[in-house]
Amino acid sequence: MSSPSAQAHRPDPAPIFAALGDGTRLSLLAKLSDGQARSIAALSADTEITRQAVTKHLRVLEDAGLVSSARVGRESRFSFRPEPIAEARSYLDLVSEQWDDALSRLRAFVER
Amino acid sequence: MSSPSAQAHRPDPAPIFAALGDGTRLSLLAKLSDGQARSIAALSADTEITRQAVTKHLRVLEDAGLVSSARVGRESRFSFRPEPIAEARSYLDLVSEQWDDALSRLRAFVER
DNA sequence: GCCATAGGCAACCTCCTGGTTGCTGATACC
DNA sequence: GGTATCAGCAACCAGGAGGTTGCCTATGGC
Repeated sequence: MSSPSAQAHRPDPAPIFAALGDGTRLSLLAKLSDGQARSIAALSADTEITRQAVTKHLRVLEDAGLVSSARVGRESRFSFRPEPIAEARSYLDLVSEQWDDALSRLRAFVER
Repeated sequence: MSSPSAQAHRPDPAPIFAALGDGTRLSLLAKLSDGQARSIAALSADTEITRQAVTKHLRVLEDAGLVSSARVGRESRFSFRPEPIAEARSYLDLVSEQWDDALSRLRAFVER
């Protein structure tokens, strides 16, 4: 296409982390990470908060790409999407790597 | 022994993700992950925002354990702390793992 | 056709967040 | 000792996040 970059290789990871930065959303993700798609009602069943609040959290997760939704009959089925998790992981790897390299250089400098 | 924390080794990862969920904080971390401790003034030098704003972000990072600060003379030197990164990574691994297991089970079920 | 259930929409509320400005105290420098 | 630099503190502000309630639409089951 006419898109300038050969590939949008590293989309800003901050929104993914932000989406993960809430306990309620983490537990929603934990439920969904078993591969089973679930309706909003099902996901709200054993929580303290209202269905509306759960819906909002699901929208946040969806905006971050962590879940996808599909309407099935009168239900909205949400399912887990692993890609952003991998992306977040690879960002953390990047940081750790930079840190490890810095340590190695420091050690090399001190020890020689 | 009968202490409720038979495994205190998994403190809620949400605050860590929350701290990572901001572009400004990510770039502060990126700078610090080279192992060099830096003063607030140094870290504010090439940003758009004020020193005060940077200070607030640093406090957030510190609360999440991602950086530590030490007063040296009139400076507050901040340095990177890798532990929470590892923690966040291991949480992501947990989720991915659960997902992979679910996929395997599904595949086994379909293919037999 | 009726009723129960699933869910979307909108308004509203409270508290937190990210940011600013202004001021003050402490340390370094010459 | 005077001045410039580093940083902490407090007040303030706008907007967003998380949550609620009320109401309305659509679908499914009988």
